[in-house]
Amino acid sequence: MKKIILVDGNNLLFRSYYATAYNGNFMKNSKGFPTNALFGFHNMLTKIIADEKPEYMVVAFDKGKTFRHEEYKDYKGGRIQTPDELKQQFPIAKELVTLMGYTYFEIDNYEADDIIGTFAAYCDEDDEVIGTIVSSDKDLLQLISDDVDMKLLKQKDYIRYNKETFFEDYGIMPERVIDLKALEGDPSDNIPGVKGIGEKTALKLLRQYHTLDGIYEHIDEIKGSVHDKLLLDKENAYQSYHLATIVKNVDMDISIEDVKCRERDHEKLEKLYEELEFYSFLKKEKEYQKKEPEEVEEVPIVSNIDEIKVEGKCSVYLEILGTNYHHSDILGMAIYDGKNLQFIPKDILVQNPKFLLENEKYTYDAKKVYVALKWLGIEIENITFDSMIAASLLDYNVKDDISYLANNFDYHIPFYETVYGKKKLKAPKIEEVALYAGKKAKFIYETKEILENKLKEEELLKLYQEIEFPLAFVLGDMEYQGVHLDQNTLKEMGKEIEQNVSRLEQEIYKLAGCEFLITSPKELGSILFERLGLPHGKKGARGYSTAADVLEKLKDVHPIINKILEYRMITKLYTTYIEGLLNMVKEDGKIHTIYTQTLTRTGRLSSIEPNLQNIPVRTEYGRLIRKAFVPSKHCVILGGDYSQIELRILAHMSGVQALIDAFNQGMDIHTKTASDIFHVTPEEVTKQMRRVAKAVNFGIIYGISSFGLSENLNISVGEAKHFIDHYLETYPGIQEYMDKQIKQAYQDGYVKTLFHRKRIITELNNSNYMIRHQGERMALNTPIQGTSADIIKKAMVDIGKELKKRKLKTKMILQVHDELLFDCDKDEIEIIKEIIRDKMEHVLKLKVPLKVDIAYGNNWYEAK
DNA sequence: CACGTCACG
DNA sequence: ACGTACGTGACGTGT
Repeated sequence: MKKIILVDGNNLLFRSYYATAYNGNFMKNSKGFPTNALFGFHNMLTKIIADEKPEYMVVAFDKGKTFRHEEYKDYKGGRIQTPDELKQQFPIAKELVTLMGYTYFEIDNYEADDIIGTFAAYCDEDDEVIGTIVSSDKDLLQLISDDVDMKLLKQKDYIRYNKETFFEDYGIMPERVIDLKALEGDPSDNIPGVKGIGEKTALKLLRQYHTLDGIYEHIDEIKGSVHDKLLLDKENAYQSYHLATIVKNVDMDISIEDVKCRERDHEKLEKLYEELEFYSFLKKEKEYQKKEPEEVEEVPIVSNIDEIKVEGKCSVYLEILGTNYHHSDILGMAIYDGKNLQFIPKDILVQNPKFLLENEKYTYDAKKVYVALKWLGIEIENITFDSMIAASLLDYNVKDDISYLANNFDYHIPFYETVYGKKKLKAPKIEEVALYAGKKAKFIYETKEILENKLKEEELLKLYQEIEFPLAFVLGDMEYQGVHLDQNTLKEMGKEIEQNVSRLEQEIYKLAGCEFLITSPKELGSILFERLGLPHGKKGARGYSTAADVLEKLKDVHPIINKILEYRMITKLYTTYIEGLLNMVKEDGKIHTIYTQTLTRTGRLSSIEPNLQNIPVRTEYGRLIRKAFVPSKHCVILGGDYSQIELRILAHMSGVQALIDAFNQGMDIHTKTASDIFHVTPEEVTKQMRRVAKAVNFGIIYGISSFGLSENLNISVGEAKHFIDHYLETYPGIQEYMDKQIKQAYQDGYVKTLFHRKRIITELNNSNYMIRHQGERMALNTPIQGTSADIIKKAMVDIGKELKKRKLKTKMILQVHDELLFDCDKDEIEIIKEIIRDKMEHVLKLKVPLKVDIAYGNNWYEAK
C-alpha cells in the first residue's frame, strides 16, 4: 500500500501570511523581501513531514484563476486583493518544496483544490494507493472517501477525519459537503449559498433529506421561514452547488512514482535559508544531514588499473588487516567520488594509479593511509581532509574503527571485529572486503562537509587546518622514519638484569622465609602484612596495597622492602623496556611507534606499540635504557624541550604579575615560588623549600587539593593545606583565576585552550560530590595541559615545514609532550638548533617568553 | 578483562 | 561525610 500526502499549498501560504501580518508589519529579510508566509509555510510543511513521514507527496497551487483563492478575507471578514507581499512569496514557496525533495503541481486555469481532487480520485481508483489531504479548507472535506482521509488544520493543531469520524461529527457523508456549501455558502470562496441558512440548519436538512435535490423534492414538507428562504434562493443554491464542487478530472498525467519524495538538496536549501535569513532552519539543515544514508549493496572490484574511474574530489579508505599499519597487510583501497564506488585490490594499487597523486582526497585517519602506503613504496599526495581528526575535535566518539563514527551518523557499518574476527584476524572473501571498505569510503565522502561546517561553527577550523591536519603527516613521517635501537646495548643490560633478578629472588625468599610469587600483589601483600606482620597502610578493595609509595614508608622497618622495591624496578625495566622494546624492532633495526592523535581528552598525543613517551629517565638505573636509542650514521640525537611550559601558560592565563615578572627575568620558578611563600630571599631557599614549592606549583596545574599535595609530599593534610593557603595568599590572582575558570566551566559545561580546543566536562553535572570535584580539577588542568599540547603541535608543524623547505637531512623522530627529538646530521647541528629554538619559542606570543633547552649526544641518554 | 603497579610528561 | 591530585600505556596476575 502506498500513501500519498496531498498538501494544499495555497491554503498553507495564505494562512501563514495572514497569521503573521498585522497592519502591514511583518517579517522581512534585511533586503526588505517579505518572508512571513514562507516562514509559516516552512514550519507547517516541516511538521507535516515529521508527522506523516511521507513517501509520496504533492503540494498543490492555484494557477490562472484569480477570482477565488487569490482573494482572501482579512481578519475583519471583508475581502481584499491578494497583497503583493504575499504574491512575491509564492515562487519561493515552490522552490522550497522542490529543494526539500517534494513535487508541486500547478495547472493552468485550475485551483489547488482541483489538483487535490484529481489525486483523491486517483486514490479512489487505485487499490494500491491511499491519500491524506492537508488543509484548513473545509471545502476539501468533500473528498474524503474509503481511501482518502484529511487533516483539517486548526489554529493550533488539527482534526483528522476519515469517512467514519466525519459522519460521527456531522451526521452526513463527506461527499455531501458540496450540498452543505450550496446551502450555507462560503463568502471567502464567493459562494452565495442560501441567504439566512447557516451550518446548523443546513446540516439538519441534509441529515433528513441527504442531498440538495432531496431537499427541494421534499420542499413542501419544510415549514416556516426556512421553506421561504430555500425557495427564494433556489437558483443560487444550485449555482453554489456547482461552485462548491471540486473538479476531480483535471487533465494531467498522474503517476505515483512521479511524486515520490526525493533527497533534500542541502546545499541549495542552505543557500536559500541564508538568503531568507532563516537562521534557525539553516542550523537545523546542517544538523539534518544526519539523514539515513543509502545502503551499499555491492562494490565493483577493479581488475585492471585502467578500470579505475574517478572524477574530481573523492574519498579513499584503505582496508588493512590489523591495527598496526607498520606491520599489517594491506588488502586494498575503496574509492568514491560521489558517483563511482570502487575497490582497488592491493596488487593493482601497487601499480601506482595516478589518482593517488592527482585527485583531491578525503580520508579517515590520513596518517594510517599515508604511512601504510609508504611501506609499500607508494606516495599518496593531495589528501585534504581527515574525518577522524575533524570528528575528534568535535568530541565525537572516535576510535581506530571508523564504524563507531559512521554509526553515529546513522550508517550501518559492521565493526571491524565482526568482519575480521577478534584475535586471529582473517580476511573474508574479497567481495566482502570490497563492500566493507566501500561503505566506509562512501561515509567519508558524504560526511566531509558536515564535519567541516561543524568545525567552522565551533571555531575549530583554524586549529584543524593549521595544526591538527598538517600534523598528521608530520607524525606519519616520524613514525615511518623510526628510531634506531642498539639491540646489543639492551641485550647486555638484559643479561645483567636477569642475574640481578635471580639474586634478588633468592634474597627475598630467604627474608620472607618461603617462596612466593613476588609479582603478585595479592601474594606479596599476605607475605608482608600477615606472615611478616608489617604495619599495613591503605587497604585496597581486595587486599593491602603494596604500591611503591606504601612500601617506601616501610623500608626502615624490614630489609625485605628495599629488595622488593629493587626487584620491582628491575623487572619492570626488563619486561617493559628490554624485552618489550626488543620485540618491537623491525627488520630495519628501528622502532616505529604509532602516535594516537585523537585519543586524549586534553589534546596531547599518545604513543603506542611501543610507547616511546614513557622511556625511563627519573632514576639513573632506568635512564640507562636511553643509551639504546641511537642516531643514524653521522648523526647525533638532538633534543629540545620546553622549560616549564605549563607554568608559563598558567602565568599567562592567570595574569599574575609576580609570576609573569619571574619568567620575564628568567628566574627559576620553583625557587621564586619558594622565596615568595616562605618569605625568604631566593638565595636563602633550601632544597627542601624548593621541593615543596615545586610540588605546590604542580598541584596548582593539576587542580590542587590538600590531600593530593599531602600524598605527594608525604606530609599531613593539615600541613599541605597550610602550604596551599600560603601560596594563594601570596598570589591572590591565582585564586581568582581558578574561581573564574570553574565558574565558567559550570556555566558552559566545557573548557577551551588558547587555540579553541574544547573539552566537554560532563562530570560537572554529576550529583556525586567527588565526581563533580574531579570535573573541577579537569576544568583547571585541561586549558593548561591542552594549550601546551597545542603549542608543541604547532611547533612540530612549523619545524616539519622548515626541514622540508631547507631540504635538510635531519629528521624529527620523537615527541614527548614538551620535548622533541631529532636524528640530527652532524653537519646540521647548528642550523637545527637555530631552527627548533626559533620555531618552538615563537609559536605564539604570550605575556611570558617560551624557553627551550637544547642538548645533543651520541644517544638519547647523552642528549641531556 | 579488570585491576594493580609503575614508567613518562 | 565524602576519598581525591592532571594526562597517558604496558605488563603481570587472577577473576
